[in-house]
Amino acid sequence: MQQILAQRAVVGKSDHALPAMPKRLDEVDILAQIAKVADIIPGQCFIREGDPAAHYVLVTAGSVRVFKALPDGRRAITGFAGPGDFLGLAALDCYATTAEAINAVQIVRYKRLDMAPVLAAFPALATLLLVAAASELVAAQAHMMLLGRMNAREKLAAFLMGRVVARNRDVALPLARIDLADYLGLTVETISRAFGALKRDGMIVIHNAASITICDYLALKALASGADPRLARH
Amino acid sequence: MQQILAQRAVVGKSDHALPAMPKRLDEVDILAQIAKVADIIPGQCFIREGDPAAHYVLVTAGSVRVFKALPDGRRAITGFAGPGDFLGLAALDCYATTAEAINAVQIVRYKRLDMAPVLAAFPALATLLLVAAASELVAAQAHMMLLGRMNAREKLAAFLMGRVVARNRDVALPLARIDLADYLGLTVETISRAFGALKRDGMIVIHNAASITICDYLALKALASGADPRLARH
DNA sequence: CGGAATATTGATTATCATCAATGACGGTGG
DNA sequence: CCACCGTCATTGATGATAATCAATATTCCG
Repeated sequence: MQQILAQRAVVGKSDHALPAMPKRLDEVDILAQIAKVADIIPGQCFIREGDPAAHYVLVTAGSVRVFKALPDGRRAITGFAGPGDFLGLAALDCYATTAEAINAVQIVRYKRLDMAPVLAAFPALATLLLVAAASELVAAQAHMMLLGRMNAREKLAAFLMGRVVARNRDVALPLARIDLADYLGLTVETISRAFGALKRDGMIVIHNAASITICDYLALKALASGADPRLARH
Repeated sequence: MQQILAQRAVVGKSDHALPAMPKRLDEVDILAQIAKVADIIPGQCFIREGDPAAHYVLVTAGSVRVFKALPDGRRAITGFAGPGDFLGLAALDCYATTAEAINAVQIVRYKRLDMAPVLAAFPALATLLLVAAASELVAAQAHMMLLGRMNAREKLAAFLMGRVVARNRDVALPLARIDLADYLGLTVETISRAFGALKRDGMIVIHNAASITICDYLALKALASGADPRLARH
């Protein structure tokens, strides 16, 4: 479904130079009309907390970090986004978060104001957005549990488990420690020490800062699921 | 809009005994058909984390606490709901949270499976659900910042500011300390001490466990918005 | 009034943050 | 190609905050 939207967006882009004289609007045309593709360079921020929420944004390439910041600089990363993820769902009048490109990113913007007729003409789109929002909510709630009730080791274990793809025990960590810290509500030093602890306990092997391997999958899973905080002690 | 839905639900209930032989379905009939009203007694849990997500639930009366729990009993309250709030949005296959009545609660259940034709027939409903989900997401993200990056005093100040209604500086706290603790990611003892600290600093007056008055609104607001963690110190 | 549940206060400990220093990595230029 | 420098990650020492354990006080209800 995301692919369809992205496709439309591309169509929209190539149509961009055509005369703005629509014959008859079907879903494709509507979507194309309100879509605009953009390339974002690494580090650039393309959604800003507090700005009027003018667009929905679909990420089509690259990785994005989504965060909130306090006036004194403290930062909380609320999530990461990649190809197929929607941004701007968490917005009423204004965006509630900032979105920043981690690497080279491509996005498609859909004007929010113009969405109403599209939702009417293309009901499946409403369901799609609703499912996307529901997914984000589920993730957010799991993350609240993590932030509020788990200790450093459990947080890291949960994060690592969440990054396991298909029984493969090699886990890639394509993000800086500071991002991981702001995501887990810790400091980089505590992240380092938690990695060290998991290593000492034989749960993981650390190849380098960006790559580890899970040794004791079950123990890590137990830790991550919060079986008992005492299991998480030194 | 919530009122409309609730109304339909009531209609649905009174139609419940009628022959299941629809002449022609308009929005009202559709909504009525899939709605079911229920009364929930205090303490009862009416949505259970992990159960198949069969319904959307609209709260029409009373207060609800929404939470996740870990196997060892740790609990994180992700939010509270009252009249007009939707529950069950944060669900894909299964509910991600448990919902429990704090006091006498009335709800209306809408079968999820039957929603697709309704969304098609009644596009405004899709927008309504999307806005509800967006609101929850915004709240969830603010809460992640609170849980991950604020200290006890700031958390409490933020909570109190969030409960201020219309310039009235008397704040009601119709919830137990344990619920407040599980909501803010603290213990009841720390909650007590944070209340004491705000009181000592002349920001609030504590009448009893369920009612306080804000004295220094600006200072409390500064604290709540995270101007500087050093302001939050002893 | 009495007893249970809830809230506060106190003493101590555990965890994580902070400050500081060292070590590893990556890119650049000689 | 390798030395150099800046950034990032790790490790160590210390301190602050919140958790835990324990005792007392208060509130809520029957």
